[in-house]
Amino acid sequence: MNSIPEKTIGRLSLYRRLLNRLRAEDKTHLYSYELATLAGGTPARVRRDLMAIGYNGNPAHGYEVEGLIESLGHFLDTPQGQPVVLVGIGNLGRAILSFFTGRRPRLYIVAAFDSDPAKVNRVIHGCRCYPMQELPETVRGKGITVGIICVPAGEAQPVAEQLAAAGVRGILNFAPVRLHLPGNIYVEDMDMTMALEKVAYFAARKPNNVPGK
Amino acid sequence: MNSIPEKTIGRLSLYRRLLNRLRAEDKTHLYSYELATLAGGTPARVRRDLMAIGYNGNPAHGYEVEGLIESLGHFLDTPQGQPVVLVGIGNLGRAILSFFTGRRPRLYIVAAFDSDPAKVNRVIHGCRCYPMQELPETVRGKGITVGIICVPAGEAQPVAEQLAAAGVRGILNFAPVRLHLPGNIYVEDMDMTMALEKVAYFAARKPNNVPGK
DNA sequence: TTAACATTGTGAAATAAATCACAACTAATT
DNA sequence: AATTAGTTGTGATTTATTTCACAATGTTAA
Ligand SMILES: NC(=O)c1ccc[n+]([C@@H]2O[C@H](COP(=O)([O-])OP(=O)(O)OC[C@H]3O[C@@H](n4cnc5c(N)ncnc54)[C@H](O)[C@@H]3O)[C@@H](O)[C@H]2O)c1
Ligand SMILES: NC(=O)c1ccc[n+]([C@@H]2O[C@H](COP(=O)([O-])OP(=O)(O)OC[C@H]3O[C@@H](n4cnc5c(N)ncnc54)[C@H](O)[C@@H]3O)[C@@H](O)[C@H]2O)c1
Repeated sequence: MNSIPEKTIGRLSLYRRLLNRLRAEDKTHLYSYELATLAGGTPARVRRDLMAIGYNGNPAHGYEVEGLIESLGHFLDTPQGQPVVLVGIGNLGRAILSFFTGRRPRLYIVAAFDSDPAKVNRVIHGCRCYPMQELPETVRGKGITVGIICVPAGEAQPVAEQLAAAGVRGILNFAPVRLHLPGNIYVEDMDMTMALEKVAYFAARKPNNVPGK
Repeated sequence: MNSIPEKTIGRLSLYRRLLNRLRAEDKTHLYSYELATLAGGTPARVRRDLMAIGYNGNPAHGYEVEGLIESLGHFLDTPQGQPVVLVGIGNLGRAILSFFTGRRPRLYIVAAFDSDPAKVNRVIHGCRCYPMQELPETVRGKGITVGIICVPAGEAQPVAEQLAAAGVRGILNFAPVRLHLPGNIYVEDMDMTMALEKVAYFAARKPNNVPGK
């Protein structure tokens, strides 16, 4: 069976963001090559990606911005929205709170947790912060499915297990370690150290060694 | 010709980090399956990755931790080290400064820049901060090849062009836009919004739709 | 109405990456 | 010295993803 490539999911989310910006500029239609330029890619890949959501363009005007956004929403979002929790209110955790809290309607951080008593029971960047003890009841009580981990590397595995035990189904992990969880929990690693070393590697080699992406 | 897969580069950096931790625990040898468990992957992939650096293990004892670390360093690092600049001392920029400044010997942030006069001419998390005007001479003067972009989305393209013009060869980009630069400049995007939406997507689907990674 | 044009949707081909599977090897044991 | 056990290195294969390339299509203009 032909299922949707994992990378396509990420790009669909990117397309939607770009389209929302275009809509705000009153653009009503666009071609695959325009979206490809904005998203960084080829027109063929854009068309292939859009096949996944079953939205059809038109050879004369391309894709209708409004309809495509709606179609992407239908594909990517759940009707009831998806609240998110964050664990670890340190330097990075606070930056992320400032960015994601109260921004998107369907994907927003509803609570943050930390083991340090000095950091909890207050509001940071508009987000309520609680001690770790309250994590299970919050996650279970609100039916939260997504967690963000911003704790030190050594704490990431136990925190991930607590999240999984509480019912979270997907984790965005900023700690530079690989998590070992049951296979039905989706983990996406944001390993900045790895990314920076990769950049440094290619920055130091000759142009012909630099992949086009 | 068989060149090294791009993903292998990132994993080699991860292997090194894991090995450094093992060395600190006085482990002298390990097998591919052990490294695979730590890094999250298969033993075959670990062995295939290590083929790239030409370090040979031994069927009886596996890989020698010390020698492998050295070999990885030889492959990944440049002899002279690679200083890094960061642009955009906002919420995220400061978090990254706190994490990367003065940490690794070969890859460290030596200067940060911002267009806001209120944020410059001081030291944040141990890193000196300068106004944007001084970026070209700093980058050129110190032969800096790597830049990190932490400015708002709308400013990322012009900032990227300034970095490229000053001589930077690789960019780690945290702004949620795709940069358009000459093909000899390597760009790695850290798009947290995309990552979070991907997690949310898979968290909301059934287990059998969750890729194993 | 018809021809010209640029784009879509997609089967087929190409490329990239992961995995399989096994001969070759090393050290420990008999 | 021969045997066993368990791992490495890698050719071959499989799977994932991207790109090619072209018939089908909607629109515009003659
Ligand atoms: N700061 C960055 O830019 C950056 C960059 C790359 C990676 N990271 C990674 O992100 C993670 C967080 O980094 P940071 O700079 O914010 O660290 P930090 O030390 O500033 O913050 C960590 C927070 O986690 C809390 N914590 C510790 N153990 C906990 C536990 N068991 N349960 C709940 N909370 C706990 C601490 O109280 C603290 O508030 C680390 O794993 C780090 O490696 C951070
Ligand atoms: N904060 C996060 O956790 C987070 C998460 C995802 C993405 N991002 C992205 O990272 C980037 C930075 O986010 P932030 O939260 O730190 O924003 P911020 O507004 O806190 O900081 C942006 C900084 O960039 C500086 N700046 C603006 N224009 C500039 C220019 N032309 N040259 C130099 N400096 C300039 C500003 O003075 C400010 O200090 C944004 O693109 C954002 O979308 C941030």
